[in-house]
Amino acid sequence: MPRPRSEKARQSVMAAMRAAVMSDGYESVTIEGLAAEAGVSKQTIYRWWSSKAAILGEALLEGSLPSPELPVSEDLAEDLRAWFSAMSSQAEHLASVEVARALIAVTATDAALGLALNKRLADPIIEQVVSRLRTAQDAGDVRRDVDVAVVADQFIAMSSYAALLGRPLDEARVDAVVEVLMRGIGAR
Amino acid sequence: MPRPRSEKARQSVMAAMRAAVMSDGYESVTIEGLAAEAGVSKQTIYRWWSSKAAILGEALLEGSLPSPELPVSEDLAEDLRAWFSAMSSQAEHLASVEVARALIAVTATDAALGLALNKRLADPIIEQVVSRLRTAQDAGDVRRDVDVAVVADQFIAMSSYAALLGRPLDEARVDAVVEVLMRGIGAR
Amino acid sequence: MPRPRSEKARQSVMAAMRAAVMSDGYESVTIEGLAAEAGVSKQTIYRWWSSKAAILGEALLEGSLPSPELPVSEDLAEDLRAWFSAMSSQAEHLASVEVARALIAVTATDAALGLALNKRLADPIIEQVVSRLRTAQDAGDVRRDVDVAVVADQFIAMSSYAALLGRPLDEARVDAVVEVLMRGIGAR
Amino acid sequence: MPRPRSEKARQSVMAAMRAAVMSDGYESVTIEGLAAEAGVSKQTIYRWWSSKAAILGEALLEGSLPSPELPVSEDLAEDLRAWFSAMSSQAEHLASVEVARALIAVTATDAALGLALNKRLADPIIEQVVSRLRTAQDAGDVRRDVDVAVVADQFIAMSSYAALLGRPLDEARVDAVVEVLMRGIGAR
DNA sequence: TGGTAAACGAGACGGTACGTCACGTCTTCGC
DNA sequence: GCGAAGACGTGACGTACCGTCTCGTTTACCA
Repeated sequence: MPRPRSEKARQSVMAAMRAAVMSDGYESVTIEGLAAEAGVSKQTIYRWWSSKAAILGEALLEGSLPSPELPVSEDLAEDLRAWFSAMSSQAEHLASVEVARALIAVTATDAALGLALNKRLADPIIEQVVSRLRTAQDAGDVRRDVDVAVVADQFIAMSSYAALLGRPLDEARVDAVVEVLMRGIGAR
Repeated sequence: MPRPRSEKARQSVMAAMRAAVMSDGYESVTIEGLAAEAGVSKQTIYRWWSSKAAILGEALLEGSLPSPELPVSEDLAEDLRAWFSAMSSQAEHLASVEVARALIAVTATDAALGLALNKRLADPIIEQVVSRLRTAQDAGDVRRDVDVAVVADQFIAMSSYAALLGRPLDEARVDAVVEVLMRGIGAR
Repeated sequence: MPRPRSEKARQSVMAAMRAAVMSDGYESVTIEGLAAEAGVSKQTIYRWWSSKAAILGEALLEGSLPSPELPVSEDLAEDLRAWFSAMSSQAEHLASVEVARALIAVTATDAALGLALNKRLADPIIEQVVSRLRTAQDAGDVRRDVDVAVVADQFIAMSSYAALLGRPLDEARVDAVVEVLMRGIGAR
Repeated sequence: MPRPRSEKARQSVMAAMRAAVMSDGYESVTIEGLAAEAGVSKQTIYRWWSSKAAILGEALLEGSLPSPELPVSEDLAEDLRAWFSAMSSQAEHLASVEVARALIAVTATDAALGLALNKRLADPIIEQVVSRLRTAQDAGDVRRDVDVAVVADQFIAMSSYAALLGRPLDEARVDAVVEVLMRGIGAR
């Protein structure tokens, strides 16, 4: 019989959080400001979310930027290069960097939530890489004894570190990273 | 002619910051609490530091943990493995993790200061790796066309990412990383 | 629609201000101390009052001590003497003196508020005197050309000055003042 | 052998205090600002004066405005009127009002010092009035049984009260006061 | 079709920390 | 030893948000 939760309010808060993070950075977002921006009362926020980090978490999961597709051609090296280059150049848009930094800030603040978020966000990417590399193993292009999950992590770690430093990887570095990893995992 | 700055006060603040970061995490450090803990007035803190981040910065630069030595034997792979393993197991001490997370938090908050700090702290490590790899290039163990700085970055990025997630690299992952990178850069 | 202002909080602040003024004097009252004493947050004080003086003002207006009644007998001189004597001996209670001194301090600090307060507090007294003297004029006991408001002011000024100096008027001085003023205004 | 106290520093502080009181009011004078204004170190101020009030006290005693002379003609009423009118119009200069208000503020804050200051400053004036009235008593213009000191106090109290309220006495009020008091004390 | 109960906006509340200001004390150095 | 310069510990200032708590008001469901 009660009135159901207002989807409109929820959306407003998500939108306000995304806007605030992109324009001012996660640290300077306040619940007070969020409520005002979203035209929502503080109580409504506290009723549905347990912390600022939780709001950002939901916003990230919901509005997750479409990460670039890892192509599947015959040339593994070129596939990885193209994909990792696309990921890195995405980071040149200011908005994406701020989102990534916000994710890092949340993780540095709240380890448990951070882990969960990273898992949810990174898993699809890791999944892609792992799957592509397994295919390559089957094709005999990657050694059987390579732990493909670790390789996926190396890509993610480089991206994360670059975002943290606000220093997106340029083409040359992208190439260097792919080159080293490809040689590191390639058969022969 | 006025009274000179009190070195004792400065030291107290550094010590209080280190203690607070290790026990409660960077975010929950307050200037107020720091001043109380250090037996120093807030004014003294504001007189000499421009922000909480700046205090942590100074504390980190000053009390930098001795990072493990990269050995120089005939076996490059083993040298790297031993060194990276030592670095990773250092991260199993809670204190180190908290310091690293604090560094990440500061970087995520104040990009400029973060960059400077990361440079100051990471440079000696990168220097070691680069120098060791150059030696190996001269010995013909590493290909001439490898960008050794990028390889150094890959080690740092993995460490940073692991610290961020509070998930230190276990022996198996350390081995996997070194294995891939060694194959990636090795001659032949 | 929001929660209405808390009358309890308002009362607490009033009470705390009155207590503090009487025990320590107006100057050494602090907002911080007032808030603590009243069990109220500083923000609540700043939300509703613009200054320390404004709080005292409200407290004075609200808790105004009942000033003595000016009797109306056939003997004007005796009426004035009795009333002015009562007023003066009220000033021998420490509390009243401190309140009067606080009023003076506020007036010396914030002229506009001071004027308003003095008006609100002195007006009923002046009113009494003026009305009594007009009655006396009608009865032919006071000359028609006397500006009775000025005479009222002379009583108030003497009281204020005595309070300022912390030197309450003794019976002899009270008599002397009334004697001079009575002769000054009396018919014949 | 010790260096004697610097008269120059003392003068600077006095001047700075007078200037500050006249331009901003006593309450907002700070030792810090006084020192800066006077080009003197705080220590020098604290060495020689015990409080802000004490500095003002010294400044007032030293730079005491010449109070108007009470003339001695054959017409007592006219003498008093001229003198009291001069005193009151002096209060129309903003500077004088601020000085008087400062004196009142100090008195309301520090009763002991205030009493001493008032005594030092008011005594010469009271002396004049008392002496003039005694002369008049001898001439038979004032009744023998009048307590002339109380009459002097009535003039001072009116002036003080008017200054406190920042409401200088206009000519009409001056006349009314003198008229009432003259009739009050006059022979016959 | 009207009652009812939860969700809503608004915002007051007791708090904590902020960064600034002035206090009064102290230490240093030059005269 | 006086005086300038100014660092120090102290504590109040006024502000910003915190998270909690009423207040009406609105709105979907159920009787």
